[in-house]
Amino acid sequence: MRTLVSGMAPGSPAPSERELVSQFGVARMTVRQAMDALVVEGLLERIPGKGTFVARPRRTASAITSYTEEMARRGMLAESVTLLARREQAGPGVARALAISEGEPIVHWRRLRRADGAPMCLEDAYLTESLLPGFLHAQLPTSLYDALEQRGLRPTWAEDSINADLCHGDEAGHLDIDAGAAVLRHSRRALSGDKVVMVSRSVYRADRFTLWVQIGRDA
Amino acid sequence: MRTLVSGMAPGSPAPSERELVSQFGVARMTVRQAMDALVVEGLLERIPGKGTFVARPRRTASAITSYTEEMARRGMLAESVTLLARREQAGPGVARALAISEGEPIVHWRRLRRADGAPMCLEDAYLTESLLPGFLHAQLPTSLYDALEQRGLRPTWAEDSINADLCHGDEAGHLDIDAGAAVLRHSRRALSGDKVVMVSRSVYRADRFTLWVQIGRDA
DNA sequence: TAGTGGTCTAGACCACTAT
DNA sequence: TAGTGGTCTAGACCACTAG
Repeated sequence: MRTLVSGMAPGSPAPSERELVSQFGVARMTVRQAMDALVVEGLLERIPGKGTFVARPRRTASAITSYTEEMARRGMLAESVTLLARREQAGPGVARALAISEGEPIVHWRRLRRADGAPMCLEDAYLTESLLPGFLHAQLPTSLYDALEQRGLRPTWAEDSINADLCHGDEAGHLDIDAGAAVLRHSRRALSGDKVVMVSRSVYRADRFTLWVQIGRDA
Repeated sequence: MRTLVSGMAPGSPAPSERELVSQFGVARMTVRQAMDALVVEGLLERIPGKGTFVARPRRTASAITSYTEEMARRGMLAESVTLLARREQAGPGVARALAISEGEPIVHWRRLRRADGAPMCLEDAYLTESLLPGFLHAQLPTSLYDALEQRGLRPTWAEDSINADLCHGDEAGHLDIDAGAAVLRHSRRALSGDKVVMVSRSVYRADRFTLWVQIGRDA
């Protein structure tokens, strides 16, 4: 069904409901229900009396994006250096956030994120190991979100918390700023459906990074 | 239809579809469509094989909220002191954000926001005066969003930007923190439909405030 | 086993748009 | 006037839940 829409240009007309009825030999209500799903997803747009059309993509601001995607949107080149990638046992905080038991095996992945060559952010990601068998033994992926997607665990939504702080001494060197400079601390709990897929804590250089959020409108 | 749900406790069962069919003498598809709307709105929840139930209110994180509402959600008492409320001419930055011409009259409203008695945030709100005739001559409202709502200008969505900074000297006294302490700077462009209704810049004490955002899921 | 929601059929009439 | 989506009817079978 969605293949009918996949490659079409925004604004171009979709087949009419009655057309699909005769084409597939199903009832019109059935066609409507199938199309309803695409309308809700924002792929189709119905105009009474005129027809059904491929919708213009809605604003993508509040969609969940990876660091790489986010920097691409800013026209910056994203790079990452892995500082640490190992198996650990979940401490109390991470265990609670991941909705697992304390002491269960997790993957801890720390990366320095660069943008246009200069440090932007220091990120610690924590993942439930049992969801990602063999993750550390294979080559580490370029994009964590892509790797999750390949396992059917693409985050569909996230709970983020953001606050301001002063840069700690142990972070300053990595970020190439002075201790005491302003930083933005960003925590994310990323979920795929009901499953907590990843928890992360990031420290962004405030002089290079402003977070943009769109609120109260579809993604 | 929605009166069937209005006063009911979350989790309590709604009448079954077939029950409503015989009660109202309509077809089941009709009942389903009416209920579908409520399900999409998040008022009802269907559980196959069990029934339809009044949904627990979904997380409201990505709905646009006022300061007062936000603090209430944190269980804190919100208060505001007006530091400045006057007519000004739009400077270049505010004019662009409000989508008006430079020099057009605006309302500038500066408030110190308190929570549980202590300073939390310093907010400068800018509004297009022509949208709010007589705003400054009447008594200033307790809630800006309520005042906008009464004029049919309740913000339905907003573009926010958030970054970290160090507290400036002129802000420190109001916020009762030291200059150089970490603060969260929050800018908002609030829209009602296509109309820009308000632009604001806020400075939050980082030691008292963490922003929570939910991304990629309905409000 | 009875009741529930999920899905589907094969029609129907309406308001609206375009020609 | 023909075609579109919006809504509705009066059934039907299915998978699932619960007693």
